[in-house]
Amino acid sequence: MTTDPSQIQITSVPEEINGLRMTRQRQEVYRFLMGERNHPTANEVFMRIKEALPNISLATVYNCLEALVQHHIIRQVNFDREPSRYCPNLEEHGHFHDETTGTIHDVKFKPGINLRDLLDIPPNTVIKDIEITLRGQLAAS
Amino acid sequence: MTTDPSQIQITSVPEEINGLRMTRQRQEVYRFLMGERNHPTANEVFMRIKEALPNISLATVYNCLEALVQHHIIRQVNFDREPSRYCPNLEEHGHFHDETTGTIHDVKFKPGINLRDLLDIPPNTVIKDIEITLRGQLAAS
DNA sequence: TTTGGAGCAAGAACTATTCTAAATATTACA
DNA sequence: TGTAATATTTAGAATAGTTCTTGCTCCAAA
Repeated sequence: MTTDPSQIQITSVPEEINGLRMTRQRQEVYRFLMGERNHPTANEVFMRIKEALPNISLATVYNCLEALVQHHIIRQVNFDREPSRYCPNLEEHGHFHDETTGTIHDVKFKPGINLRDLLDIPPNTVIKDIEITLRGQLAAS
Repeated sequence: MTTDPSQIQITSVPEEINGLRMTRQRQEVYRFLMGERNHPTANEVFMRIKEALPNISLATVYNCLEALVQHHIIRQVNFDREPSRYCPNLEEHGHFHDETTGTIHDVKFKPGINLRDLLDIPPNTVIKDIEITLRGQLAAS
């Protein structure tokens, strides 16, 4: 990457998050995801980021997303075999996939609910991740 | 497909389930899944079924699995971007993916639990499917 | 300034799955 | 029963999201 003066960092993203060095590319990916709450795909991130970093490659977007996921900065969300989507909401929550619009919405648990208590899991089992996905149609408002 | 006398149907699978005509191939796929509780992938089904139907093709296995899923005879289970797995258990349940062995286990809900009641979903929303997947390590017994 | 490692870009490769076209099997019905 | 219409199967090609490879660039430490 050649240094382009027009691409000096402007907004304040920390140099490092959870031990991950925030390079220019990772910053852009992260910043875009934080603004966008639509659970974009890697390709959608790529298209959008290109406006700021015209030379970025799709592979780099995948690399950035993977790095961010592995450092628990964002979450990867999968619906069936559709392209992975990415989500900056780290709270434990589920995802509702609206079949009519194709949009994805976060689903919170009702207060005081701990999913682990409701499942019949053998004792001492280590649960590293729980994923809840719903599919259906949002009511017309 | 030529009729092979050695392959006359022996076990009792109905001619039709949920309106789906049970062809020889579908029978084999279904029968294998019912016996196997290990959530096999399409390819695993294919390899195993070939013993009984040497001429079956992978595409047919996919066709059969899709038909069975669409007629609510089996369920398709996805873990992240791994190959889809198939499950003959139609009860509402989740899946636990044991990272150490790679095996998948059904997870029941504790009695009286209705997932829908625990999630913060807008009223009148039609939920067609709920999927719960856990990832972690089973306790050493 | 040199060196080593991390990160990036471009495109090739991979792989689960779907599609296509032709062959075969089954059903409907004259 | 015979024949047309429909459904299913097969084999292989195609697709698409993702990962891998290679060479280059950047940055930090010595």
